Amino acid sequence: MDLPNLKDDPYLQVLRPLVEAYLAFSRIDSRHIRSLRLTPSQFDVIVTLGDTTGLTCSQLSSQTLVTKGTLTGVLDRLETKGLIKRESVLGDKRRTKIKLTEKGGALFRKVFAAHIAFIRPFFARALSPQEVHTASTLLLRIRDSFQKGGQA
Amino acid sequence: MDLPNLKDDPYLQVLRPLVEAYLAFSRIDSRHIRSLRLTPSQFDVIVTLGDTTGLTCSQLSSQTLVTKGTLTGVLDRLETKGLIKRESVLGDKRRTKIKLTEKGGALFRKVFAAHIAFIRPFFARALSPQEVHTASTLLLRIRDSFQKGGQA
DNA sequence: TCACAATAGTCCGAATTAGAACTACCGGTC
DNA sequence: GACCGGTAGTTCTAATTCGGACTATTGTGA
Repeated sequence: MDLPNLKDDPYLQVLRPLVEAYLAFSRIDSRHIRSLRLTPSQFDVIVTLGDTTGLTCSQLSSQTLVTKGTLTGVLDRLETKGLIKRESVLGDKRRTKIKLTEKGGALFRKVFAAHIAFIRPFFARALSPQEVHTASTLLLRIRDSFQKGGQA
Repeated sequence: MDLPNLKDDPYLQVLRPLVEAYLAFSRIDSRHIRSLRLTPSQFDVIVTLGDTTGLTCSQLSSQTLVTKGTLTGVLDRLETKGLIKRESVLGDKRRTKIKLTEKGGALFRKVFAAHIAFIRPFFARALSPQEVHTASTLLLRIRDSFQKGGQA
């Protein structure tokens, strides 16, 4: 990604704060996740599987930030760590059901709450509840604009 | 990164929009950059070098999203493409000055404006000028909160 | 019943990523 | 002048990334 030095265009002046806010968050977020002995993608998969009875690869890919091509390797490593298991799906040999193991479920319960508790104060001291609402509204509009662009 | 399903906590409810807005932008941004035959990190380095007389690796690393460890390889590949050159620094054998070549300068002038023109409309249709100001202010507050946390 | 389109998941190659360890070099202090 | 701490850039490892190609399987329509 780029961080061009934009001075004149008011619209583009939201670009740098968006990227900088996200990266500042991501840096802290990723560092904490790594301290839990997981990579961000592994964490993403585990918290997405938590509280479900299992998801297929397609569902996982669409509900996480891990694309199809990358997911196989992430699941391989989680399986090697004994945190997930792959189960065949009755009636459809194409599909695989991915589930957390006992060990994976225990890890999910342990790390999820810890991570939320870790992240929450950063937002709490940055914005008032009213500002949270305003920021969310504007960010969703930006998201929607780019998502429409993707379909174009 | 993670996208936990957070329902109760108003502060955390800005997390998902932030991540989703950034990723939606990044997806479009990266795709356009790739269509220019560059990777996002290569683009980042080229636009950072554009309009300078050269930067050291340390300066480049701090002004782009490419960390020190990764930068060497990115510069290697840009050098192989003939877009940058490494020059020694008089009086300090530790430092290297990275400069765009003629070819690199021509590419910079060509792709930078094209990319800005490509990205601008997405933001323009999402926010009014007043909303740009509001969004920027709130995003910078989020950034600052996480950056302080990093120093802690 | 068959052919074809679509889906699911894997594999692949090139590039990137983070962070630590490493070598070479410079600056400050004694 | 010697020594030590700090800086600059490189190397290394394991993991990830993207997007397309691939194989196997299922669904649809004629």
